[in-house]
Amino acid sequence: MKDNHQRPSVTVDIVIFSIREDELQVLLVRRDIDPFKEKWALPGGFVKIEENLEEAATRELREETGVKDVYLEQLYTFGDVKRDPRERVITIAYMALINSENIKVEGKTDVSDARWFAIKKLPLLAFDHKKIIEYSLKRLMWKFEYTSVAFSLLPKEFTISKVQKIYEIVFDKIFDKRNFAKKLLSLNVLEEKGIKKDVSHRPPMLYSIKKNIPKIIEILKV
Amino acid sequence: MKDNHQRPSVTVDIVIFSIREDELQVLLVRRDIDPFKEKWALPGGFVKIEENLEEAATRELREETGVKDVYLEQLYTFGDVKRDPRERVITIAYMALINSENIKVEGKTDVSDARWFAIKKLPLLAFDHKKIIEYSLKRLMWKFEYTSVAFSLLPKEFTISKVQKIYEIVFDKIFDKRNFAKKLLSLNVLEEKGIKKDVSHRPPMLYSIKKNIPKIIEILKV
DNA sequence: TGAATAGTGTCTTTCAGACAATATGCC
DNA sequence: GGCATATTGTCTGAAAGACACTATTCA
Repeated sequence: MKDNHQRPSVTVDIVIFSIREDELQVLLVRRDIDPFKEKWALPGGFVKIEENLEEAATRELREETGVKDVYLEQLYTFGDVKRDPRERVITIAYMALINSENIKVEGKTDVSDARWFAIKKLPLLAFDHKKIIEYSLKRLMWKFEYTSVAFSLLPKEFTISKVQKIYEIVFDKIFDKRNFAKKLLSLNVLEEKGIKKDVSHRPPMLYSIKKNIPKIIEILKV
Repeated sequence: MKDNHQRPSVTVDIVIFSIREDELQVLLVRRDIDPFKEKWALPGGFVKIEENLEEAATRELREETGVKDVYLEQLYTFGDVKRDPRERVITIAYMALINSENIKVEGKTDVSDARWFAIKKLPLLAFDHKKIIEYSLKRLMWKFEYTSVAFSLLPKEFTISKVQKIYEIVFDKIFDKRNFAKKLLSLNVLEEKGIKKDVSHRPPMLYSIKKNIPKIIEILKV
């Protein structure tokens, strides 16, 4: 290999989704340096020379949210020459799905400020991060239709109506309760975990997802 | 941005698919330098510092095959620390689909040797290129199920049985002629282009694909 | 018993998939 | 007429989607 080529910088950026306040939200950090100082941006940073890409993404995720063991998926690599005004930066975008109940510390970040934003009310974003989030939302919906990633947004035990709720949030659409439950249960990926207590109405069945279910399960066609 | 980070090299590698001799084939080049000298590898090369990723992929594709205006899609980025024994190299893999009839010159390459290989009879491959090809085959099948990319492997005008043929090759499976035609025509993405001549049997209808058809059309569930 | 949510069944329509006979053009 | 491939329709079973009533717990 000839060594006379200029090397770009390489970063990872992570679109961290969670369901909070009955909305689909994304975690953003406020930049404290130029360019785009004071603007909001995706959490991310340089890939270290001795670090795999997924390790870099996992590290950034932990630094921002303190969570581990979350769903993490490589999305797409954005590398337009002018996407960073300073120098050539290629970024590998990842998507993470976390159940907000798992987040211990919200401000556990070295960046000045971190906040959750509803996907429908994003602030002005640095770089091409708007494009990255739009892309990741498409991917998220696709994944909701064809896989079981939705359960990554829920705690270990959940009710059917909680599952339906996050589908309705992600697709911004109401589903029929009977058809939804029929479809979900027919997939044979859930197991009963007993009745939920402490509710002032008919108590629902709790479910958890079985181990080792196939990746593609075609939950919902929308 | 601090400038004290080490930069990896970044390349693009392209999985170029075509249907040839009733097989799904991939174009490979033989390496004439170490490491993996004499081994076969995916066509690819460094991303230039002033070149977008897709431009780099397009350029490499043209250098190897002489074709332009082909289907090109970014697949996935492979960046394991040890995937290149010399130094850190992150590669952005692309998939290209070409209709072999369009290839003008096969040996139009600066690499010592380029050859088509059946996907089922691949030689020993350099780096992690076997993994990349396996990944791209999965993506290709996925795309065949849910989109109209299959037509990128065909000339402008084609018969229904040619379409069925490439589906059978890609999925390595025989489909029922009546059901296939029924499904394909019901999608309403084809237009008739007249009757093919010069065949010594009942002449088939030629079709072309309409402009501006939606990306997701769910051609075949396999 | 009223409020709140859980849980459940039927009917209709659509579509995938199994299956084979006839049509056309060339020799 | 024989050969080669093109073209086409029906039936069945499964699943999607429309639709509403009963059940359970607590206050």
